[in-house]
Amino acid sequence: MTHDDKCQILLVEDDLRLASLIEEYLSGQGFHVYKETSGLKVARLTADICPDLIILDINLPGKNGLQICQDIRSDYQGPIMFLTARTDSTEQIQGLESGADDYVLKPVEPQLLLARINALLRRFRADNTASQQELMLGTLSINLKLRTVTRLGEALNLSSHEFDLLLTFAKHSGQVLSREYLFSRVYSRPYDGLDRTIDVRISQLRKKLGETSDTAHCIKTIWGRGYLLVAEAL
Amino acid sequence: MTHDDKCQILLVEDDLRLASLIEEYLSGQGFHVYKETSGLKVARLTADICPDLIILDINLPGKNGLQICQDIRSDYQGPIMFLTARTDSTEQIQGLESGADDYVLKPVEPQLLLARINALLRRFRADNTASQQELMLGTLSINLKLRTVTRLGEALNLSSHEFDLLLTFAKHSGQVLSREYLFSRVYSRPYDGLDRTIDVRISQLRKKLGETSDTAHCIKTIWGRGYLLVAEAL
DNA sequence: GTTATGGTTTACAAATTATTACCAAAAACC
DNA sequence: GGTTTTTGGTAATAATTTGTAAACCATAAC
Repeated sequence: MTHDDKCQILLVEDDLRLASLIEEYLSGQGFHVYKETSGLKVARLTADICPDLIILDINLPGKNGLQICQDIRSDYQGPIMFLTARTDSTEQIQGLESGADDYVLKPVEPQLLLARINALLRRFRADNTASQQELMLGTLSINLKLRTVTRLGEALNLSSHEFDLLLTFAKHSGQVLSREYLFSRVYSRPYDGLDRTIDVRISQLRKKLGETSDTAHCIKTIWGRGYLLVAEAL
Repeated sequence: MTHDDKCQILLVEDDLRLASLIEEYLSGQGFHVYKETSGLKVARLTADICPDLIILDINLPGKNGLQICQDIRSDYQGPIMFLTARTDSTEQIQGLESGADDYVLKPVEPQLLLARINALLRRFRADNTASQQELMLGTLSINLKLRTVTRLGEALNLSSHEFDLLLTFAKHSGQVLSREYLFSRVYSRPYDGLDRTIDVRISQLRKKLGETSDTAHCIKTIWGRGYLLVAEAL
């Protein structure tokens, strides 16, 4: 989230003290909070400010929160969260079925509320800004979508495991990675401690990355610990 | 659709009694539930069956649920829900921050669990397929009703299975799909593990999509895992 | 120096995948 | 109904990728 593009949250809550507490906390976390106490103007407000998230109480003067949720769902596709003291599970089910994405019980710790808000926003944003999928690693350019690697425009023909290995290094640039970890990344199963297959793959990868026994290895061996890819040496 | 439309849920839970209870209830609600007790095979299973939702316990033999969640997040974009008896709010926050979409406490009423599952699935489906009859995939345009595919206006003459295959890729854009999954989508029955018919169909499809052995394949082979269609390479 | 441990590489076997060919089944056509 | 055409499944074969073992090299401890 950029600073000039604060996330906007519409908070519909008739308890003024609670609303202020939440606003204060969320403001400190970089959100812009619109407070609204009555249920009657929510639809209008939603249309006007297009919030990134709506937090709804259920007990509201003027209009029931469940009703509001149903009403605005057809026009508002963003995430809606109920925040209410009503612990009745039937009502929780109703809330979720009326189109809400989450139902949080009061009282709630601010950190937990934030975590749930972020989970919703993350999911909602996920599809819109999904594709920034080019990793740079020294002179190499790794395309995560295409699963291809090019060096200065020229394609490297890596096998599936070689690619996974390189990708793992790229994701942990500058870190020493153990065989256990590398193995689990490539094979999605634990390392048995004997298998030397990672060594062999590393060897192949070094060859394809243009290493010779003379030149300085860009995949360094850290004795007794694992391997380290030095992007600068690529 | 040619296959059964059942929603597939991967349930990772070491308490066998509870797992069976949940499975029984969800099966009655029209879901297909895969049960898994150990945390070690989750990544592999996820890749194989491409579930529509994953329910994770945190206390698991072999591997911690939080760790699993983090590990599979890069490969699995679908909704993940924690279902656990741990009421510690710090852990709930950790769970949500590790990429999960919901965190539900045991014991939970079945109806409430269902409501939360549906809320997640509803949101996820809404984000992806806007119930359109025309799917775009790179330069291809797939008409679901007519079951036709055109590339820049020009019709591709695909057979029925070839179309189903392509459609499956289109619905899971950017995901590696296992033979198991592709087979089950095309044939509505489980894969016996030997059949090489998917390979042959893939080969045909590649030819019809205009691939040659020289050009970069738009259907990539991910060794030991399956196939990946790269829309950008179409 | 020597020794033990860990790492590298090569070569080859095994497993996986690609492609072609061929026949059976289904559909389309007469 | 019978014939042609298309499609699908299986098997055979080729190509590729991966696993394993073994021989060789490097490092650390002594």
